[in-house]
Amino acid sequence: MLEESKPTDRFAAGLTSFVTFRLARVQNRLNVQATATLSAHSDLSLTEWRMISLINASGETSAADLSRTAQMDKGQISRALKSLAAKGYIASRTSASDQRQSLLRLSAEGAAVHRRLVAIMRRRQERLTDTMSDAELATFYAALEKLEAAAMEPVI
Amino acid sequence: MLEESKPTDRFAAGLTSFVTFRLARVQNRLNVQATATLSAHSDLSLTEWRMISLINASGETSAADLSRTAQMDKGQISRALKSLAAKGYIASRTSASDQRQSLLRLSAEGAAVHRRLVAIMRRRQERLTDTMSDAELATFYAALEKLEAAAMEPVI
DNA sequence: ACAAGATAGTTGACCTGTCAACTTTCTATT
DNA sequence: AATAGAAAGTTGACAGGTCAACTATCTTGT
Repeated sequence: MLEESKPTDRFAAGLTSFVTFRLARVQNRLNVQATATLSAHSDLSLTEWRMISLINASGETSAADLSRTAQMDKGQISRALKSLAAKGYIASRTSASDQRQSLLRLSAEGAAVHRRLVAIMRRRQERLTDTMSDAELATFYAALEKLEAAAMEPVI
Repeated sequence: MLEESKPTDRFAAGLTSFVTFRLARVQNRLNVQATATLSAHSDLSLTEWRMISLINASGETSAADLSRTAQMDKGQISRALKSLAAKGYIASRTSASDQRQSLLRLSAEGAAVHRRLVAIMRRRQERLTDTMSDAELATFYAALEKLEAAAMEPVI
């Protein structure tokens, strides 16, 4: 478990200049918070929740699509989907046009879990962003976009 | 290994509204890039590199401080430091004022590795941010700050 | 001065993420 | 049509992260 950070982060300034440090730090904190929230209200792990959200958003999709969209390892996704199927939250059928891929959708239970959780997670989301103005948020998203694009390029 | 993302991220829009999704995605990409860069130029893992950077920035510090500053698990840090000590990159002495804590600093070799890598990592950093204006970057940092503060609060 | 609790750091057990190999199916090229 | 290469998904092996327990030391309150 992470410990609370004290106001005296003496050398936080030293890494301020490194975006990636900052991001990783925030990310760690957000994960702790999200995981705690999820396990308090469901039997889902963070990746499972993400998969459910993505499947819900797309209607019907494939594991490879999830991998690209979430930028997550396909092995990891394969296992998360297996677990979700075991819990009865998703159903799948083989694509007619491509025998390799199976199309995933939420089951009735999956949709119910999503409905229940999305309210909580949206509230969390609002808490996270309600100190930011719309303009600020827009800039933030734009910056993330740029960062991501740059992160795709290998460093020489 | 993550796969390249195609321009057709059909339902990326569906998760656009979730900051944490976006962050996780960018974060994953950045980690892949950073890890590749590090292993191409050194024998350091990402956490080891972070520890070295933080120790370098602080002069002399303790494991607990590193844990708070980086918001990382103290077990993880303990192991990373052990590995760095084995590689000869850090040295430590027991604090005079507190027998529990040991104060860490870079060895000559550690400092050399840091010097060598920091140039490369700074270049990467510039690449990541050079499409952003100063104002944009400032807003981005401010937003991260706010996010982090909000992430410390438990969700009810 | 002393007990109760907090903090530093380590470790074992466990869980999750990562990588690579593999099968199956599809696509493109000839 | 045959074949080479790419893509979907699964799996095993491993690395890395996480959690909780533990010892040792320090701090606080009485």
